[in-house]
Amino acid sequence: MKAEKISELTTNRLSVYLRCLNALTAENIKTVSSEGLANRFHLNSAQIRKDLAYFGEFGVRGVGYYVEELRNTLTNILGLDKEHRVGIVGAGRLGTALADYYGFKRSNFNVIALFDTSKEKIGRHIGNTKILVYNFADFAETVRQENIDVVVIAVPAEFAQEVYGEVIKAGIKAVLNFAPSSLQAHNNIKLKTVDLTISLESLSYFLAQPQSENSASSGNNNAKHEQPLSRKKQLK
Amino acid sequence: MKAEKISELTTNRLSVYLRCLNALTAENIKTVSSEGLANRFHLNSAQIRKDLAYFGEFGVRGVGYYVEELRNTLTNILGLDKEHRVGIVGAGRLGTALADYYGFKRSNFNVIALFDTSKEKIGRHIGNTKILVYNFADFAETVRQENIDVVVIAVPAEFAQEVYGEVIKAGIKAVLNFAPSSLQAHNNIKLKTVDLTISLESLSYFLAQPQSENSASSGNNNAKHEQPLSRKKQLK
DNA sequence: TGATGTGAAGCGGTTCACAGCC
DNA sequence: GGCTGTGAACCGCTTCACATCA
Repeated sequence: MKAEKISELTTNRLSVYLRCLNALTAENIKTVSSEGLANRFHLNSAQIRKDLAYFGEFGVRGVGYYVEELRNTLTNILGLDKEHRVGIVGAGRLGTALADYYGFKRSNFNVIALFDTSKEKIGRHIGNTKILVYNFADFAETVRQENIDVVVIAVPAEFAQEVYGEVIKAGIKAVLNFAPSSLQAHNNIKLKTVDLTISLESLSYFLAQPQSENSASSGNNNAKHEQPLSRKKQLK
Repeated sequence: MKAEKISELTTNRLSVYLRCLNALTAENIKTVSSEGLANRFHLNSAQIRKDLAYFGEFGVRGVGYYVEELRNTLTNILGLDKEHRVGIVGAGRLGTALADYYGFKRSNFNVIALFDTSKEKIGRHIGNTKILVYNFADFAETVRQENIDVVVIAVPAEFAQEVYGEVIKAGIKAVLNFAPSSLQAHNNIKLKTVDLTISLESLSYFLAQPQSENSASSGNNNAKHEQPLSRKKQLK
């Protein structure tokens, strides 16, 4: 009844749960408890229950969750039951690689178009999947014609802000950005940035530390580095 | 003096600060206050000061920070002063795109080798940068010969765990994983996963919500979705 | 005076532990 | 008996506010 904010941490975990449920479905397992899910996939059972509880009461006390049913429910919550139509700006190597990336199709995202400004690329069909490269100058028009609702930015950092502006103007509401550049956020627009530079430099930081125990991390969160000796005394 | 754990959130921000400082250097700006940095790049000044303070006292009260000096300091802290030698497992489109990705070089990461199991690819030089594709069967040996210290996993999800095992066996301490599969974490190994599926499904979730105000997000953290109406009553 | 460095407060997310229900 | 759903405790990160110092 009341308006509730769902943390993106929660929805990210829903994706993970869905992936786990797909694995269970493949094994023909019909029902699973939060404890079972947690043990099998190294999650926390209380967190699973709490995440799901934001959206409804899907479990049966004394039993657990019905795998197939929960799978459908999560698919609906995440909006993966509807097709999304993707345009990729930047037909360089990264853009091309993404156009062919199978993971898109699995989540019901279809790459419809590439966009570039290079005369040599415009009008050609690129990649294994032979996606047509449109002129970025015709971006808004193509978005409308092709019903594109998701845009991927795969251009060099210096052009990202400008491209982002055009994307917003064309009425796009969801953007996945690969340029290492913090774009000016907009209301009502979902902007998700995948910053490879930060990921790399995090690895570099780790390698630069005098090796100590602990320090594994898979997700995006809560990870800790070990910092064995404060540098204050050394550097001051 | 005391051992301190540095949050990865902090080191990620150090990367951002370094990027900002590079921009200031390019503009020939010599000194900057935390307030100045914060306003210019939409950060929080207290956070900047606190993050830096974990590593030493780099500022001058009443003045701020010397751009060039802080830039060098952060470069050192993040270990970007030393070359890292990268091997990419999986010479498919994603692996190839990454091999050519200019962002690696900017952070002093040099892609030395690609690895694959496909007979057609082994022995060929791939991509713009003509990186040699090695047989993945010779992985450990090549790692040793070429002094590889960072590995990127760019193989399909079903092979990721197996590849990860081999990577660990070869003594690699830092891994960047692009497979949408939660790998069994290891002590002493830094594993960073870039999960495009989760990013996509987060966009999908957003688009599936009846549009409301707020909801911009650039970083990986703290983002909120709007959930206008709890589904409990509807679904129960 | 002006900006740092930092204890304290605030806030949000995770985990605990148990009442409630099948 | 067993497992969910959830208030309460806990924990860690962020922000505030100010004493400190060039």
